Amino acid sequence: MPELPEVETTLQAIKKFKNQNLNDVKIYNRNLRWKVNKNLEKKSRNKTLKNLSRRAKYIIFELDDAFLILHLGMSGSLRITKKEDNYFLKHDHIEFIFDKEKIVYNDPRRFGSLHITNNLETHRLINNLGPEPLSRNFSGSYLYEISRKSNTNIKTFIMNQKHVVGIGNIYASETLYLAKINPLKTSHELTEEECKKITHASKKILKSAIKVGGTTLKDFYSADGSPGYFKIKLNVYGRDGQPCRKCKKDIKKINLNQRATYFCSKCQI
DNA sequence: CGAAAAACCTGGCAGC
DNA sequence: TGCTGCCAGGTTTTTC
Repeated sequence: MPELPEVETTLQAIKKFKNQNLNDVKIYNRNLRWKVNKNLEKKSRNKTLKNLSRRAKYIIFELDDAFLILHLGMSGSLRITKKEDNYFLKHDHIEFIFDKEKIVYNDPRRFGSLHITNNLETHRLINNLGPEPLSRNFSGSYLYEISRKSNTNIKTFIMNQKHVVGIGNIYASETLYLAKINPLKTSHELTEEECKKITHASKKILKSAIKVGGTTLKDFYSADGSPGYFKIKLNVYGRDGQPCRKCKKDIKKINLNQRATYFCSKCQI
């Protein structure tokens, strides 16, 4: 479920564990997107959590001599409970146990993943990722340059994590609405000016979503246990048949790359 | 080769 | 109520 803002919100909620001792990792179901390495517990047990960060939609735990790479997949979430709490919710798979509290990883669909590595930069999940959308590297000229030779539609293009990370299905539609670009337009058709609009729009939306704590959807809980009633105002996603907020024309829903795509056919050229 | 489709899973909901 | 089919925030793997 989580796109970049949701992952970022989750990260902020668990930042308080920085510099604490990771007493133990307990894994109750190793069958996630990939089978969790059988030595992971042994290698991460009783280490200092030196830092917590995010790269793309991955949450990175920096330990004394290794990195844990956690992805929440489509339906994963983290919650914080007291160390002595011994209840389980359905689909609780992993516990990261600290001195007084623990972080519990819950994921109904098990599309998420957990890896351990000594070298983060060269890890296969990390080494092919595009720039962070909120960094200066994700500029109009960059997008223009990489989009020249591609024949795919721009919506699919910006969801490709090799091109830019963190933009998922919701924010892809929302970004293109704000940029006034039709999602069906092929990427090489875009002018540099349009590329600039897209990068600006994506940054604007991601920032405001982070500000309010991520879009609230079915399975996402903020990790500090707050209910998550915050929500950014979505302009197109899930609004098919409803009037465009600008021109009142009905929002359309189509399928691109097997994903629901929403747009206003009048505002988005 | 790049692009499209299938695959990995479970749960919720609409429709019958 | 209960069954069936479809849909869901992601990303890799397989097929065309």
